[in-house]
Amino acid sequence: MKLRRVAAPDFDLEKTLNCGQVFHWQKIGDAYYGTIGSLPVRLEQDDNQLIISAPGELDGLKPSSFERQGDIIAAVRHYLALDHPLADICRSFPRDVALDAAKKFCQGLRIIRQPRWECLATFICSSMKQVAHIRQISLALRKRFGTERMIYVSHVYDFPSAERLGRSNEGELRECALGYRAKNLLATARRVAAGDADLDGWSQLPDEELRERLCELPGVGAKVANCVMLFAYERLRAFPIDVWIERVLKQQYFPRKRNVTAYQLREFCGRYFGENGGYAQQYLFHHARVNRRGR
DNA sequence: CTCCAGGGATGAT
DNA sequence: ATCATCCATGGA
Repeated sequence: MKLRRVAAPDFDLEKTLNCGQVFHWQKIGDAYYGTIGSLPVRLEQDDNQLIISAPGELDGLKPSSFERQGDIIAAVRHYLALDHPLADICRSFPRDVALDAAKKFCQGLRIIRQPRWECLATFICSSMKQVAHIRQISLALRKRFGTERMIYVSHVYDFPSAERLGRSNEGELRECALGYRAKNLLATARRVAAGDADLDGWSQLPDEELRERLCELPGVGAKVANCVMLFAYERLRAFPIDVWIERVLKQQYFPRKRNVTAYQLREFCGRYFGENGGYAQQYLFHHARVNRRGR
């Protein structure tokens, strides 16, 4: 096990892992335990430094993209998007009171780069669920179908491949508390495993086409598609609209107007928030959720 | 168009 | 302790 320290300015580990974009990191003491792809990692923040613990020479791990990269630090920095120019991104936002407050509150929160299948599968499970439930489902799927790994004395599990989940059945998935989402996850897993849905190839598509492809998958609607675009395809314009952000938008940008349609909201978000709208969305979302008001 | 499905955490009483 | 509410896709 090797311990590494890297500079991480303008970064907030706790906000980044707890803002509702990713659901499997487990906090023990001051540290977060989880996996980046198949790599088990322990992360801890010490002011402007990030302490990374991971298996020294990837002992016991099968070959992975990280091993070929040969650099765990690079993998972590990439996953956590430590290269995103947050100051520039914030400067690209329109100025208004809601967004100014949200960006101040969310200093250092980064939109991370998640593995595509893991992100897609998790967000299919997220529909009609709250964060606590999604965490339970993610953990249940990992424990049942994923590979167990050790990081110090903690057990972590990587996310099962589409092939593995495709070989399961609806009953097994329902036992992981998926409810009616089991059927959708299974069908999508099989399409991905069969190569019918080429998640990696789709990264070349422009936003609109990517959204269309994603929405053709069972269990994927506009909200889930936008989450996957933002969190797994680095489409920083994508603006997922859920109940939280809908409340914020109506309150802040359509004050005491009734009957605001979904179309009006979508049109406004695409126009108003700009090239980094997804970041603006995440900041508004996290700020509203942590300071639960307006209900 | 409306209604409903799974289900555990959360908050109100 | 009990009870209502949260939640966003797809099919009837």
